[in-house]
Amino acid sequence: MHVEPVLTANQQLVFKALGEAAAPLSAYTILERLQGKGIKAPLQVYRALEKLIDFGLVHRLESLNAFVVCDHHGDHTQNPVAFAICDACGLVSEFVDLSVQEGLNRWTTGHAFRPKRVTVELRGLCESCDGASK
Amino acid sequence: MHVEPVLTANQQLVFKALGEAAAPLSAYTILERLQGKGIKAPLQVYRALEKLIDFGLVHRLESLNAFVVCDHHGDHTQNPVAFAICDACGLVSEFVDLSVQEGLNRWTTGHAFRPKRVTVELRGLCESCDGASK
DNA sequence: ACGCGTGACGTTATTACATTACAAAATTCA
DNA sequence: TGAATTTTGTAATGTAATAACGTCACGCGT
Repeated sequence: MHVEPVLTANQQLVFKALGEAAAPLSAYTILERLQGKGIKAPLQVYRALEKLIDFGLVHRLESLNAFVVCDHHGDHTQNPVAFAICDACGLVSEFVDLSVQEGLNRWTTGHAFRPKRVTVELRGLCESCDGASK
Repeated sequence: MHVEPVLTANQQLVFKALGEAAAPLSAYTILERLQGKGIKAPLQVYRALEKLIDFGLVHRLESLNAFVVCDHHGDHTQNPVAFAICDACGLVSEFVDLSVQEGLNRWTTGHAFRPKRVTVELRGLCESCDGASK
C-alpha cells in the first residue's frame, strides 16, 4: 500500500497555501503569502514544492509556471494526468483519459521512446467563463 | 490554399538559427548566437519568435522554455501536436495521434471546456539514447 | 507632396522564475 | 559522544519574459 509521508514544517506551509488558493500559484506568490510565517526565501518554497511533487501531492503546470494541489483520490502517482486550465478564472480540472494514454503509449512503444514525464495541458475557457463571455 | 508569409530580417535570422540547431534553443541562446548579426536584445528575439509561432513555422516547448522549428509538412496550424523530447540528446519528434486527439476532444466537449491551446509533451529518452544508457 | 495609420524595430529597465554555492543546524547511527 | 550524512537557511546569481517608451518605414487617401 501507500504510506502518507510526514511533511516538514515548510512543506506543510506550502501545501496549505496551495490548498487554500482558488487557482494555481507561482512559487513567488506562495513566497509572498508565507512571508512572516517562517518562509523567507525562494529556495525554501522550491524545495518544499519539489518534495510535494515527489510525494504526488502537488502538480506543476508547465504552461503556467505554477503549482496546484493534486486532485486525485488515492495514489495515481504513476499515471499521466491531463489538466484543463481556465485562463479566465484559473480553475484547474485534473483528469485521466484512457484514449489519450493509449495513444501516447502506442506512439512511445512504436518508436522505442522511453517517457519519464508527461505533460498534457489544455488552456482555454471553462464552462461558466465561456458562457459568461457572450 | 496557404500563403507563405514574408519574413522580416529578424524573423529570418531567428528562424535560420533554429533551423541550424540540433536541439531546441532558448530565446537567450538564440540571442547569443545572433549577437553581432543585428540582434542585440531579448525583445527582438521574442518578437520574432512570436510571429514565427503565429505563422506556424515554430513551436514553443513549454516544459523546456525553448523553441523548435515546426516539422509539419504543409499547414496543420490548427491541429494539436504532440512532442517527444529526448532529455539526453535534445531530439524532438513531432507527431499527431488520433486517439489522443479524440480523447481530449471527448473530454472537452463533455465538460463544455473550450480549448485555445493544447500542450502535449513527453520527456524521456529516444531510442538510441535509451539503448546507449545500458 | 502631405498627413496619417499601422506595424515592425530599438533600447532601457524591470519583473518573474529558478538555481548555485556555501554555511549552519538537525538527524542518523556506529 | 561524535563523525558522517542529510536537511535547512541565506545570499547571490543566473535565466526567462515583459513593460514602457520612442522611432522608423511603408502604404494610402487626399
